[in-house]
Amino acid sequence: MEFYKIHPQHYVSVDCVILGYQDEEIKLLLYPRSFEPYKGNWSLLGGFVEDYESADEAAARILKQTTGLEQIFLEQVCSFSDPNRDPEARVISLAYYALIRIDLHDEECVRENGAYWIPIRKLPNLIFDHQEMFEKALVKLQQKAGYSLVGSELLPEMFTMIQLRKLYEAILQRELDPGNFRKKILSLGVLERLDKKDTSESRKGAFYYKVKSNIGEIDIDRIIKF
Amino acid sequence: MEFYKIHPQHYVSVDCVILGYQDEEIKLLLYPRSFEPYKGNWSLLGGFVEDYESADEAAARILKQTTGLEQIFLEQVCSFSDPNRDPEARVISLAYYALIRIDLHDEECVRENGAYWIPIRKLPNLIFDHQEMFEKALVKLQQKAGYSLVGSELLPEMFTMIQLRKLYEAILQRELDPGNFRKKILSLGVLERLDKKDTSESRKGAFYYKVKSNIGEIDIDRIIKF
DNA sequence: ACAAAAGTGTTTAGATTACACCCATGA
DNA sequence: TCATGGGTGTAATCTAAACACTTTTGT
Repeated sequence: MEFYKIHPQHYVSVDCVILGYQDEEIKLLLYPRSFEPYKGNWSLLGGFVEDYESADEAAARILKQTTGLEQIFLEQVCSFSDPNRDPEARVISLAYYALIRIDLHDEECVRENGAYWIPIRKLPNLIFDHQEMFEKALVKLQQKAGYSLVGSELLPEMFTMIQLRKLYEAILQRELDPGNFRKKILSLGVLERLDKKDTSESRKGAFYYKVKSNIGEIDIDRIIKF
Repeated sequence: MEFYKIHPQHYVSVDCVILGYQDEEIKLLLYPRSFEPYKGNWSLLGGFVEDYESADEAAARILKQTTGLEQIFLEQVCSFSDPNRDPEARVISLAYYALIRIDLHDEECVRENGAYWIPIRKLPNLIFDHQEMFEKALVKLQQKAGYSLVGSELLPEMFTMIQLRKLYEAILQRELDPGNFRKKILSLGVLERLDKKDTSESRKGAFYYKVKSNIGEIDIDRIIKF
């Protein structure tokens, strides 16, 4: 213990890049910071790591508090530890990113926190290094989408191939060939076509798919070259 | 400041997975821990993050102290924050991994720290979660090797195609086809063939190559499928 | 000349891309 | 029947993988 005591301790926080998909856009949950410094400026949802919890648990707690959701995809982005990143105090922050289904989240929670879903194409300035946290998280999401099907995290249980493609286009920020996308995804064998059709977009209607339930962690080589 | 004060502070440490390449093997720098708890058990090289430095700077400082090297490839792996990971105190650790040229490192430094280069195929038990840190770092190295040429970080300035392939085989832990590897690497256009040959391994001799100096961060799609 | 390592070429299989075309259906 | 998205097929191109073959050179 002697050896430890000569070293300083630091506040450790967790900041969550909470991403959802709505209206063919990826959106980020932000709120106007409620305390100084930079009170009122846009901020990621965050909080401090307490004594009794790991950072992963802290991130899950914050996600629960702000969206009402549990057991959500949540992964570390990286740490941010510039001694001057927060002018008020030395705070080392661990960035996380979460993928949530906006259709499932608790709007009440979000309203209480004064938070808003903001399309990532029109982000305002963020406090501290939160912009960089978002950018790094987006790259992680793009990589994840390239190697696994992010459909189930961001879309409802049932979705059409077109909806899935639009999601991928929003994530990768480029257009994908409809025919090739369909073939590639179906060749993975992880989707099950349902009998139902979505007739809201066309006369013919588009079949709904869902992720096969017996699929654990499938071993996908690469879905999309990016 | 009021808002901050109600939260706890924690020790924050940095643990470095320092990797090098020697005798056709990837080796990890380890030392027998010099203080309690677990004094004498094998540990990564680490230290505490001080008030005046970022975690990146702390990692670079530790790397300098233990290998004598500066301006080395050094990247975050992820954070480890289980409240009980260190039985002595609550310590949140940020794992880093570094790639160094064993031929350049300061053996004096290493000896002073009682550290040893240990082939990753024969690692002993490590303290705390250091085994997991190593495993995550190795995956990161494998990914990095798949998308960029790790030759210059781990090999001397000049190397033969065979040496580069052996390095990749050690990293990916599988054999690669000599002909295909050569063609793939050369097609990237980042290597320059020198006039010199390495004649120690054969009559014919193998040309030395070096990384072209005018190459910044080249945009490589994927070198090796893995 | 030949052994042994270095380096090149060839063939095949599979993936990616671009894009043309067919299908189903309600108005 | 026709306009409109939904869905399928195909040819051209590129890449990966396996492996046979040629080159070089000291002995």
